[in-house]
Amino acid sequence: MEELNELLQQRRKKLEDLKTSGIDPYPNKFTVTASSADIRKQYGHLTPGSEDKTCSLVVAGRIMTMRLMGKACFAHIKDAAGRIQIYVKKDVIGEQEYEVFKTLDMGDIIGVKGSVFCTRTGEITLHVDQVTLLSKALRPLPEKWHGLTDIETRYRQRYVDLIANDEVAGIFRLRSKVIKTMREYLDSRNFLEVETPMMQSIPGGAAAKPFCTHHNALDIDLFLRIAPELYLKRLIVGGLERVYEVNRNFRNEGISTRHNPEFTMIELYQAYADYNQVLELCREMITLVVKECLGKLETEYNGNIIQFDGDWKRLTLIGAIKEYAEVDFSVPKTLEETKKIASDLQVEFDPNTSHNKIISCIFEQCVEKKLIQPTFICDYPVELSPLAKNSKSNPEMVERFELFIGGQELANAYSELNDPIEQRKRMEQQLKEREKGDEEAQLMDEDFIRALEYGMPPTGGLGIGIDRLVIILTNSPSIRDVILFPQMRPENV
RNA sequence: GGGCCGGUAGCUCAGCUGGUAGAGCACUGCCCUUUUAAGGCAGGUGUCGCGAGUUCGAAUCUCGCCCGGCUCACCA
Repeated sequence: MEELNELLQQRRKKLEDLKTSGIDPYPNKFTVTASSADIRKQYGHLTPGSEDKTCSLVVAGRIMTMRLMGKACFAHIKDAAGRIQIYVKKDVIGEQEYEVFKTLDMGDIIGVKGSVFCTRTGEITLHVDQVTLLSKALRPLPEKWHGLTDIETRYRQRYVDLIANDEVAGIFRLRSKVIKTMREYLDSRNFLEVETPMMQSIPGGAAAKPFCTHHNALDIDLFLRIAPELYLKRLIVGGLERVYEVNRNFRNEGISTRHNPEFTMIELYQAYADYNQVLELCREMITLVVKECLGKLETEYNGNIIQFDGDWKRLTLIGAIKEYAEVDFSVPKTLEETKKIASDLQVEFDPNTSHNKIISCIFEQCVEKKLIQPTFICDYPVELSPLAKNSKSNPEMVERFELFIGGQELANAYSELNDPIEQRKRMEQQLKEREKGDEEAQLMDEDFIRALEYGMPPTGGLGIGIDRLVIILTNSPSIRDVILFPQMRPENV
């Protein structure tokens, strides 16, 4: 327990005084009949100076400001819907009640009953005839004018951030609406929402380092999932045909403005579809989300106006490199030539790596950040996509696309590999990569192969990074601004 | 993990060519019945992130550590 400073001691003293005078500072329940927004909306017609004495409404919220003027007081209280001004007069609520009211602090949560009037300056205000303390606050609120700006405190004590900075709740309401809209879209198209294991004995479905944990009763190591992909595809084998999961993924990697160790994706799989149909679904769903959440099809992100209407640009991986890095890989190159090109472009790469991986490095370092408007990049080398199906026209390539917006990868999709023998070969190849030192190469999952052996229909799959989509829609500088409790080093409280 | 920047009152910040800590808001007391960053008068704020060192003297200079931000690397 920390030593209490003067401000905290004062609040505790007030708490004791309230108890002594028979007032319960933490009552069990309170019946509210209106929200701040209800009142502002319902009585918005009142003209300055006029009052509707016939109504009697009950609102509850946190005291955010107080302007005490002797025998009367204006204050603002904040509820989930916003803020509303209240006006408390001694001769209306009674002398004793007013004495108690005067001792209340900013941050206390109160319930108030009264009628509605409009002040001289035109603000809809509740004319209070009864005040009930609902929760005594023992800590002072951040300053009313600057609010809470310290980034560390905002992330560590999100509750204070939400109290002090009104716009923060809006980001998380929007985030919720993004997911809700996606659910509605998919549900209406006969997708089934499912839940698959968070703890997996073989972490698969992505190239990433997992978190490890241990199950005591089974005495086995388990891994927090890096992706639900292999489980969702087992469900396609099982005949569910259209499934999706709003999924938390865990990756034991660096933390940055674009990376949190746990992050949210939506993954969906549609039987009898290929990546072209999934591309159309992806575009349609994101367009709907943007429209529902922003009310328009454009938004400013990081200094650029991003347009979501119309057709989205579609390039091949090689085509995009040609357009943005001005290197043409459509004519075959030797490994040495490729390395030379990468070096000339000042692209960093592992000197022992392959042709395709260097191409991928060139794309990531020279092209990705230039893809501001929604752009689909299609057709990736097999080597980089161990779970995707080969292109019929070019077996070296797979039917895969990634979506880029605002210079970031937002979605990844492919025609799912459903040939169990080919899948086994690919996983064996991944194991070799792993032996060569690639910690992120995928593992053999015998049960997944067995599932494919029962027969998986041709299937298109898609994953969309929810956090990144919300970053773009809210023009947030960091992923931590769109995750309520981003990962931080523990503090000593 | 590397580089750069930061941590001073509850909050937002100033003080940093070394001389023993300040403002606004918040808080306490008094006045004030349509204010809205309400106003007026009076008052107390503190391990200056932590620990060493240099010095007569350190918030200030040096070193180490902790926490955070940005950025690079890894990645979605």
